[in-house]
Amino acid sequence: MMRQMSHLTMPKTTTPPLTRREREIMNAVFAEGNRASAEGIRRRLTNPPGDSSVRVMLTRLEKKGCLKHQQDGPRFIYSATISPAAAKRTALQQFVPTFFGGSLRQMMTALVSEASWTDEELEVLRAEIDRVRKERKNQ
Amino acid sequence: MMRQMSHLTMPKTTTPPLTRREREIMNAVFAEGNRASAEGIRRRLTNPPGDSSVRVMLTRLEKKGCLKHQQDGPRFIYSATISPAAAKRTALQQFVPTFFGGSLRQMMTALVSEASWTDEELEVLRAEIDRVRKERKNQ
DNA sequence: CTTGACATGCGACATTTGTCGCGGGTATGA
DNA sequence: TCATACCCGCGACAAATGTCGCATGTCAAG
Repeated sequence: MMRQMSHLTMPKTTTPPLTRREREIMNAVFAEGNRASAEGIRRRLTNPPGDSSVRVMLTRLEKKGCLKHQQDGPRFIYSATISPAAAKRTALQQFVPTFFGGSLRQMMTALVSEASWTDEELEVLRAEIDRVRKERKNQ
Repeated sequence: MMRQMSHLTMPKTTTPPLTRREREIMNAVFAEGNRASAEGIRRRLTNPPGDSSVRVMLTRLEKKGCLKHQQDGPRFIYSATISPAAAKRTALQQFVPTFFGGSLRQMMTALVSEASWTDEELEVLRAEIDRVRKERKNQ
């Protein structure tokens, strides 16, 4: 049929799209302080699979360039190739565009009003905002 | 920076995990005002597949309980079974727990400080917070 | 030197996802 | 009445994902 189409139209820019499990693994890595062993990761997964499975994923992630490993005594230590902070932003932006009309601001306001916050939490948040604003102003 | 917050507000049993394409479709549905035809949805997908494919997805989503359809003249009109607002929260909670230590609050504060907000945006956000707090208090 | 206790990775297999081709309905207007 | 033009969903398939079993390698205690 009319399958065929140019790949050139796809920037391939930012995010190598991860699968459910893969993302879960990345998360585990971060949770381990960006310095995790296969077993450490495995334990953090939902319905922890066998260790073999995890290692396959790990290898795939590495081939995709999301992880790197370094030998540490007897075992491998995996860590993400991008900073946790960067990863957060990336992950965020992966779905923010779809919901919330693409704007972080919309998302934030929506969250503020919808989520069930305690007064205390709101207070903390407000304080944070003020802090940032102040800092901004002093520049 | 230990992890002193134990758990947070999340049941975890709530989310039927959607795949990439499935989520994309849900988004399309919302984008169509929660009232979409198969063809309308198809056009919104990246690398729009054949119409057959879309309809399969649609059926699956329906079987999973994420969508419902209603006959409208010659065609089916699909809409999400949960409100867009609820969907947002669900989507959020799917990965918030993993990044940001599981707390929306952490995420919010992180976002506030990391993203590049304009003063105006911050102001809007702060106003929103105050509004919610006030409203809360009046109950 | 032998024996475990662990670790890594290859090859195979089970499921899930994503796509179609097609045969079958149902209006519409030539 | 008979094409035409859509629209729906049923098998079939291809590819991507996720899981294991098992062979192999290392290191340290017995």
